[in-house]
Amino acid sequence: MTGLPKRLPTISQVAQAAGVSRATVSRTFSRPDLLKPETIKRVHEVAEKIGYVPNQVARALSTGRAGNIALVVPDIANPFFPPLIRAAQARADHAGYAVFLGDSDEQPEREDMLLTKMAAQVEGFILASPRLDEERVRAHAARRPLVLINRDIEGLPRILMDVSVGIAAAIEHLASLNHRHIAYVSGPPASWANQQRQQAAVRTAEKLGIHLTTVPAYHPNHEAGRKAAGELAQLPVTATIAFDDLVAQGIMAGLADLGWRIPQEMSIVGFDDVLAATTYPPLTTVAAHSADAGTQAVKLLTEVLSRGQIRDECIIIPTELIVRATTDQPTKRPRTASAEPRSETRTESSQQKPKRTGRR
Amino acid sequence: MTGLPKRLPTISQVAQAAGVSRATVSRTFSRPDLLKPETIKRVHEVAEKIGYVPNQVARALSTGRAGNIALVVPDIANPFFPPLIRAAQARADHAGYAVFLGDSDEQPEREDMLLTKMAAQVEGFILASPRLDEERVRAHAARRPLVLINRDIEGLPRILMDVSVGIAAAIEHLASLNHRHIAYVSGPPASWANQQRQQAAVRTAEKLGIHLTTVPAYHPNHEAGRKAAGELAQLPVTATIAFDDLVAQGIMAGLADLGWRIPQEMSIVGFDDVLAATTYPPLTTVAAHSADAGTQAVKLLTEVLSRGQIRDECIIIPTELIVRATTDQPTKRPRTASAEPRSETRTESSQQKPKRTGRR
DNA sequence: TTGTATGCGTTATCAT
DNA sequence: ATGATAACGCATACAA
Repeated sequence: MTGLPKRLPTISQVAQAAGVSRATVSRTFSRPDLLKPETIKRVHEVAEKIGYVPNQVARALSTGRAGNIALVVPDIANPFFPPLIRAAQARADHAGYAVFLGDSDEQPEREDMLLTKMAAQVEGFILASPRLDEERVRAHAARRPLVLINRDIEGLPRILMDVSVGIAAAIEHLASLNHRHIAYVSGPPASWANQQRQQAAVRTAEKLGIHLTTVPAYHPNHEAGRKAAGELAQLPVTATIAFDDLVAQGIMAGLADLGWRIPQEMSIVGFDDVLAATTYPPLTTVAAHSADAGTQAVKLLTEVLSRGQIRDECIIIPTELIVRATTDQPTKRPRTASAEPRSETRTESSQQKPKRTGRR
Repeated sequence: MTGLPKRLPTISQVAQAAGVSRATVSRTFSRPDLLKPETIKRVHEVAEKIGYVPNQVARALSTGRAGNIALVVPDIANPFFPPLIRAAQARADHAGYAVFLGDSDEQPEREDMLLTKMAAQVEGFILASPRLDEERVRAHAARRPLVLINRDIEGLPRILMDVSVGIAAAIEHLASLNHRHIAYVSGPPASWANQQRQQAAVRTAEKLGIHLTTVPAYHPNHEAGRKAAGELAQLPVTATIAFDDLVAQGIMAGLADLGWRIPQEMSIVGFDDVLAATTYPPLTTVAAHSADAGTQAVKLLTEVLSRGQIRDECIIIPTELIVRATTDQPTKRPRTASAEPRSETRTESSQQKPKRTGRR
């Protein structure tokens, strides 16, 4: 039971103890090139002894530069984000910035609150998959330079995934396996990313003459996928494209609970490629390279920060289909309801060797 | 191509536009109870129009209270942490604090740097599984109230996992299945958590007369586990306890690559219970309830902050064994090297029904 | 109920 | 090479 650390040691205390002016102490930590080596040494010694470190808050107030950038994500526990965050941190570090991370818990209000509170403490924002309406995003962008990830708002610098290529490849892949009835299990309806993926799916399906049904999952996680599985089982579809890997994994678990075999009775395609090594069977999915998105976002933001100019720039990150083991030819007569007896005339599906396109 | 947002609107601009003093504007946002409702309304309108929000930096400098707490973790991408982080955020929110998250990338120096830089911007620290040496942790604790998770330093408030109970249960479970030779695949040697788990394993094994071998994995991730699998395969052991679920999963993948079947040829126990639903077969593991740790840490810190007193408090979070499908009786003659022919006299292991102790 | 004046810890501008 | 001093934007004690 001891008292609280009272107050942080200040520049004045160091100055006094070292017998120099406050300006000299300040210079020791910000512009040592202006000082005599022995002075620097003395100040450092005293500072060390007292436990002084430059106060970032005061520094920020004085200079207007906080040395931080904000990164706001909707859900840290979604495995799409950690690689993105790590990559962003690494790149920010490299540019001398610290990253303040905020988790909005998928709530627009929390996102708004976080950005408001952070405005003065950071020099710029990176908003990953923001749930906020466009107007408010623009309001925040008016305060600080802002880079978007996974959201397309004209006039703002943004990092987008080229969803259509990956989704098209996925549906073509399924079509080539003879699937004609496919379901898309959607993510949050308000999510821009979901709208993109859904649209791309609808468009490609139309072009290929494939029947596409949409099933809502609302929340992009395992549990929502699991619930969607029940609905899927009632549908006359032989393949499912999920909003993301988590939903896909949930669907696999849900169908497994119902006794379905994957891919024999249902082919599954995920999105993001964040669970590759961890599902069973290994998941066929569209890789989105989230780490690249993090790197590019920070790069773009720091450029804006140092150049003092905002370009209406849009960086597109390609997506690619990675075929693993959850997609194969459908059985002849798809089960339409769990009560229906199994088809006796199931084709021996030619075992497709899991092959990977792309890297690592 | 547009210019940068110049400067954040200040209290003075609002005051002028609203025809009141700066103090009145300040009170509008901090102590509205002192003001006439119509004044508040007018100021709010003007502030809204101008885009003014209170500057947290100036506020912090003036009051000494930043309204933030720091949470530093060694690796966001390790699934042990996201639940902890989310829980911490929720609880902090509840107490009116924002959380600044830092990822130290397992590097003590980065940890040190982050804490130093954040010192003035936060009112307290939460250090999860810190890699920093005790002396430097104490130095930071001298600046700001600090709560530790997964590290036992006397005199500092800390949240610990009662590792021994869970590990003991795991080894007893294996012993009851007739395992006599067990391996412990360790995590980072410098990690306090690893030392705890290893010690607990050694102690329990001794008590039960079981032979325990330690295999190093160095880094707590899938890849390290995968590498360790090669070494494990050379050892005359029938069961393995891994530092955490990630390492366990890596081991499973590595052994699968060598053609081993789990649990028949090797029983595996993980730690943390963060991959439960995602491994195949489902992983027997020791649940550590990381979210609880996050909640408790913030609770403890906010108590310290409001009470102004540091108690040398230590909160113990229980761990429990969750038996799933990666543990079973060993085959009679364990494979000692991959080249050795398979035993023909393998007992038909009585299929153990996966059963769960504990919740959810 | 509102205004005035001062300080928070630092950097930056002038001096010396 | 170093010192003195005025901002930076806000909260607050004190006055009115």
